[in-house]
Amino acid sequence: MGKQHIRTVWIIEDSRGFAGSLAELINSTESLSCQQVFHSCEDALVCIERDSPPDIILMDIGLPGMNGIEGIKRIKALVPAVQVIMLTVFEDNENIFLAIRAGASGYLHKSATLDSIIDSLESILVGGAPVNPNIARKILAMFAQTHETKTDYGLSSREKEVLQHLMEGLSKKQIADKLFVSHNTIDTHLRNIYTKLQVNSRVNAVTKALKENIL
Amino acid sequence: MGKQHIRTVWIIEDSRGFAGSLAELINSTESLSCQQVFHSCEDALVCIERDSPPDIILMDIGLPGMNGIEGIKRIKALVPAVQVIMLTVFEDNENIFLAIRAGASGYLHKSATLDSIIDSLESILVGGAPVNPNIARKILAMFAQTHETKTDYGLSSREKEVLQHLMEGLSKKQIADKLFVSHNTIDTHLRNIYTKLQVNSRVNAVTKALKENIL
DNA sequence: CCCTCATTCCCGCGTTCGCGTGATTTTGCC
DNA sequence: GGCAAAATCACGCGAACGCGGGAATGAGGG
Repeated sequence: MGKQHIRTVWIIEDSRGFAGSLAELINSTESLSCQQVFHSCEDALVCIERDSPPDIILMDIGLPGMNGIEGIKRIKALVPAVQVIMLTVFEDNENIFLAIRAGASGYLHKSATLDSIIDSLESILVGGAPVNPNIARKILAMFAQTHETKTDYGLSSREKEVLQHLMEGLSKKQIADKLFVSHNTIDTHLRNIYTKLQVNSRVNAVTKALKENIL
Repeated sequence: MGKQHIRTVWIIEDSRGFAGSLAELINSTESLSCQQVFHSCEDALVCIERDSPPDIILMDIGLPGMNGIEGIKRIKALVPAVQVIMLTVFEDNENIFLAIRAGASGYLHKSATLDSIIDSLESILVGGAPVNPNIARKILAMFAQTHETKTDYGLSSREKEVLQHLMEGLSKKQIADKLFVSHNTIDTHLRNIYTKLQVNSRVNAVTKALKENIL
């Protein structure tokens, strides 16, 4: 078998002891190489433009100076291909949420064993997203919540169709033309929709439809 | 040490061989007990009302008859406390999405080793959500997408305020009264908002604001 | 000092909307 | 075959809206 391509890893972590042992372990792994350890995002950002960027970055969220969330945004803006794994002691929804939106590919708790962190690095190289189960639970909960249960207001299929076009911003006349009916018909549908959704304006109907995911 | 409380597991899986070896392994695990194996959701739903429900259900998505997505909805409706882990060969976004929204607490691929499934069962009991890394990747991507980067359209603070009230469904006059200005002023603000958001109607402005999370 | 930008206000025209009230046809179901 | 629900169409009124103009004010920066 030919030797595998060696993947490069950077660590951004202010605890020198933790960063050091992590780097050591990575370098003792055949397919991985940790060439750089930074103790702040600012340092890493300087290097990432000058040197060739790594494949993976392990980053702490609670860093002095620029925090990890802001750091990941900047790094991803410069090098979108880099995979960033967040290492954190925080498990609050806000941080998880922000990190994911900023483009994190993984989210591990600092209590993770060094071995499991190595596993995560390998997992990310094959298209996975290593996520601590407790954190995954929160992500699932957030996901289920933001796309929460759509209440059924008993809209007929035709009414849903009208509502759909309403959300696209079409006027009564435009909807009428699309559905090959008269504008009076659309008017009636609209009023029935208003009644069923218990609203009294176009905007209210649309906001309700969007927020409660009525399609 | 006192003996740990034994957690009960049900399996809903049409492949009898797979279900059997899984059940065997679960029963050979000290803290777990698999008492029931079903080959369809319908069967399980009958039992869940009659017998005492389990702590965890391992469920296939691709079942004959009622599929797993519908199954999880019904089960959660009857027994919200039960934790459901999806076992699937599907990795498409639609199924993942639906399962999460239906209340799944975990999402594993069928290629997972039996041992790792046991690990997952234990993980779920301590508040985790075992998710296959590849699937986790898709979830993260979906999450990042649905809550995508809010573009800044350069709205002034006053305009944001007007937009906010717009989303509440207030009329120009009503907004004017709330902000102690004339309706003409609101009119101007609206037109400026339309220009900045590149829309030409109330509804379009509101949908854009909601979808892109402008607050 | 001037220029820009945000904010405020005003007028008018034509269109659309919300809503009340009516009717007819089509569809599905018992 | 009959009945209820859904879908279709119609008229009219008053209000709100989109959009085109124009203009005054004040705060902040080059």
